[in-house]
Parts: sequence; structure tokens; C-alpha cells
Amino acid sequence: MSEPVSSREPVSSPETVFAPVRSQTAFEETVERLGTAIKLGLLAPGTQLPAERELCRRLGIARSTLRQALTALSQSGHVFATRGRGGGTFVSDPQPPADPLSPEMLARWRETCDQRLAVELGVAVLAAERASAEDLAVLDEVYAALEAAVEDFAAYRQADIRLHVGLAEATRSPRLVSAMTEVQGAMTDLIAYIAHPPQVLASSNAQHKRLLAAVRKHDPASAVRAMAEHLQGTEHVLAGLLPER
Amino acid sequence: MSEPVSSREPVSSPETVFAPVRSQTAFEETVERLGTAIKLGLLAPGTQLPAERELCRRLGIARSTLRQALTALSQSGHVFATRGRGGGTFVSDPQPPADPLSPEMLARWRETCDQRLAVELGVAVLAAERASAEDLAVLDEVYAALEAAVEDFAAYRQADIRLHVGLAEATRSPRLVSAMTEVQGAMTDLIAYIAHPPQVLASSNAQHKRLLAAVRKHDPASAVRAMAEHLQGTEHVLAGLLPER
DNA sequence: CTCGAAGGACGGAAGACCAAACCTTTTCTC
DNA sequence: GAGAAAAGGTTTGGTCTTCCGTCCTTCGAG
Repeated sequence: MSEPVSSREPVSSPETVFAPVRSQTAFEETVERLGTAIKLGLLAPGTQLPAERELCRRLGIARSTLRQALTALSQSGHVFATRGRGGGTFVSDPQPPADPLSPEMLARWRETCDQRLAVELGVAVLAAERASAEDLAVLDEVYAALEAAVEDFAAYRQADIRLHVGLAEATRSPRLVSAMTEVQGAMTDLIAYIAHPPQVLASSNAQHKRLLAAVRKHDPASAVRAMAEHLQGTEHVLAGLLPER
Repeated sequence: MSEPVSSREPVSSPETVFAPVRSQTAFEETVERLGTAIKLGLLAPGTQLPAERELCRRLGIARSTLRQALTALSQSGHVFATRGRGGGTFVSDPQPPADPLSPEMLARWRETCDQRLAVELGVAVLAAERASAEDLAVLDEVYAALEAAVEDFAAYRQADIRLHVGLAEATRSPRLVSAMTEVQGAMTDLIAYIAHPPQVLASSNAQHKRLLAAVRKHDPASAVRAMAEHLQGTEHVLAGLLPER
């Protein structure tokens, strides 16, 4: 080497590189996955889960591990199981009350919003590029449910999640779908205890409407604008109620 | 129940909910983390890693587990270790040639681009909102290195990564930083074997310039536009050379 | 020459996960 | 009504990963 290369010092961020490596166990991840799917209503109350022997095969884990997770979810009241032929594991109805959100969750709320911003903007662009007619038909249905639910926050949030997850599915990108469900799960924990008067939900719906219109026109730029505005709404609400940083 | 509720059927996507749960071991995750940090140049050749006893503490894993990872990285030629006082583990210089990308990686290249789109758009918006004067100074430096490297793809790619990771750091959101490094690692694998003539790099730099200008003006909308255009460039190149789906 | 800091090696304990059975309960079918 | 079938519930044993602690080896600084 004739000459020292310009920048050989560590340019940045060994903090991120050497940050703790958190290895979630299969048990934990299963509880998380099924739990959020239930909390988000992706698995509606009353739904029957696949039989244990098939579910563990689909999840790629041992049956004993799956049973650990199901036992945990059953003890927390999210599912219940009945024995015998025709039995099975079912999503509880009604669901148990949400547990209070953890302090560390609350401390990192802005990071959660940042993550959501990324996922939602990406989804907005790709959904606008790729949504098919069938996708749009489904989304229109969900939007109708959304308009019908401005008076009932629980139902509204339910439909809201279905809309956003539906958009993610329209991108045909499994990773974005799971990223969306994950981030919506985190957002639900944050949003749960915040009052949402009907007029807020109505204005939120106006944004939904413009978002869907942009997707229908296959106009990614407009979709991004509508989505960004939509997200800013909830972020401002949170910023007003939660401690900064 | 007096009346069946409107939509109680599973609305969508049990496929995603019941998708296989991959449980990465601590060993694998450590190899991944350190390996990509090295491949991306976040840990430059010649850099000394922290001592094993400290590094395992920072990573939150046992020393034996860390040593497994270091042994793997040493056998693949990415690092080497010297014993005795003043010794340590160092990033190799030069680095071993990149191994050919796996077929499953190649098959999912579009998903990787989708993920990148989300991360980069989110970073573009938040960096435009939050970048400080110091952040911009660093980014300007990196941009200068970028302009000086249009003739040398390896150096260019190196600086390119530093720019994008630098933007992520400007968001002050650790999750976005790690998401960025992860996705850049995946992109590097895809990009490695594709010819990049100087004029392509130059036009790419024009987009970088507009991106930085938008960030400097704290104009998220422009930043998103510049970033989107920038990403489309590489995506079109890949689409031309890689099999669809 | 000695001390200390670094990598290197071993061995046991604990826990997560898996695999393959077998048991119990319930219901459907003949 | 008897039995088959389908579901959850239980037990056992084994493998693999990870952790923890201890000790060894090397070699530069003082």
C-alpha cells in the first residue's frame, strides 16, 4: 500500500453493531405471533385454530413447544381448548382486557412510530403500484366497515387494522405483511388507552379515503402523501399525551 | 348471541400468521451481525474488535458462544486473531472474496428491494425532519468521497453504504439503523456481481445530491421523491438482469 | 524478567427443542 | 350401542445450544 487510504478509522456506529443480540426462543416467538394476531383481530373471536398436530407442522416447531405457547395463551385467557372429536383450540370471546403497556414500551414509543412510518410509506407506494382489482374490492369493503364504525372505537380500530394489513397484502410481499402486523401490534398497545372522539375518527377516515383513491389510480406519490398525513395525525396525538423521549 | 355478527370469518392471511417461525441461534445471529458489519465496511479492514471478554458482555452472550462466531469468521477469512498482550481480533485486510449468493436469496430479490424501499423512504422522511448540522457535515464528507469514487465501484459502494447508514443514524432511531444495515447487507449480495459503469454511478450521485439538498432544507417530501427515484434506478437494473419472481 | 492482558481450550450444568409414543375425552358413523 | 376417529393432554428420553467457570498459552510493556 503506497499511501494510507483516506478514512480507515471506524466511521460510525459500533454502538449499533455491538448492541445486545436478543435471541428470541421459538416459544416466545410463537406466543408473540399468535398473541398479536388475536389482539389485532386477524384471528377473530370464536375462530378455531388448526389442530395442534397440523399447526406445529406449519409453524415448523415441535408439538410440545407449540403446546407451551398455547398453554400460555390459554392461561392469559386469549384462547381456550376443548377435548374430544370436534374439539380444538378456539379464540376466546370476549377477549381478556389488554394488559397495561410496559414502561420500556412507553419509553420507546417514538421509535415505534418511526418504524411504522417506514413500513406504512413503503406499503403505500407498493400497494399503489401493485394493487389488483380484487385487492381494491376487499379494501373498499373494509373502508365501508370503517365508515360504519366511527362511533365505536374498538370496532373502528379493528377495521383500521384490517385496512392497513390489507394494503400490505396488496403489495404481495410477505415480509411487509409481517412487518405491518408487528408494528400494528405495537401501535395498538400504545393507542389502546387514548380517547378517540368520533370526529377524530371521521377525519382519519377522510385520509383513508384519499389513500384508497390514490391506490386505485396507481398513484404512488399521492398515496405517500395521504399516508404521511394520516400517520402524522396519530403521532401528534401521542406526542401530546406521552412523555417525550 | 342474538344475531350473527357481520364478518366473523377469518378475513385474511392466516398464511402469514401461521408461517414458519425461524428461530435463529445466538451463534448464527452473531456471525450475521459481525459478518455484515465487516462486509459493509462498518468495521473497516484493520480495525481491532473489542476484547472477547468485553465483547461478549456487550453482546449479552457467553464467551464460548462469541468464540464460536469468531472462529467461523476467522475460518472464512473475515477476521484474524493474534495472541498475547497487545493482541486481539482484527478485521482482515484484504477481505476474502464474497461468496456466491444463494439461490433462495436470488429468488427473493424483489422482496429484498421492497424491504429496502420501506426502510429508505422512512429514513428519508425522518432524516429530513431531524438531521442536525453535524449530521449534515458528516454526510457532506461522505458525499465528497462518493463523487471521488465514480471510477472505482468497490470504493463507491463503500461510500454509498456509509451515506445511507449515515442518513439512518441522522434519524436517531436505532431500529432504523439496524434495519438499514441489514437491508444494505442483503442488497450488497445482490449488487456485487452487476456491472456498474461510471456514468451510472454519476447519475446515481446526482440523485444523492438532490437527496442531501432536500434533507438540508428539511423538506421530507422532496427527500422522498429523490430517494424513490434513486431506488428505482437500481431496481430497474436488477429487474433487467435477474429472473422475475 | 516478570506481570498482565489477550486469545485458546475444556468440562459440566441448565435449558430449549424435538421426536415419538401413549392416554383421555368426545363425537360421529354405522 | 359399539367402535372408529379426531381432537387435546401427558410422559419420556434424547440432542443441541448456551452458559459459566476454570485453566492454559502466548507475548509485549515496563
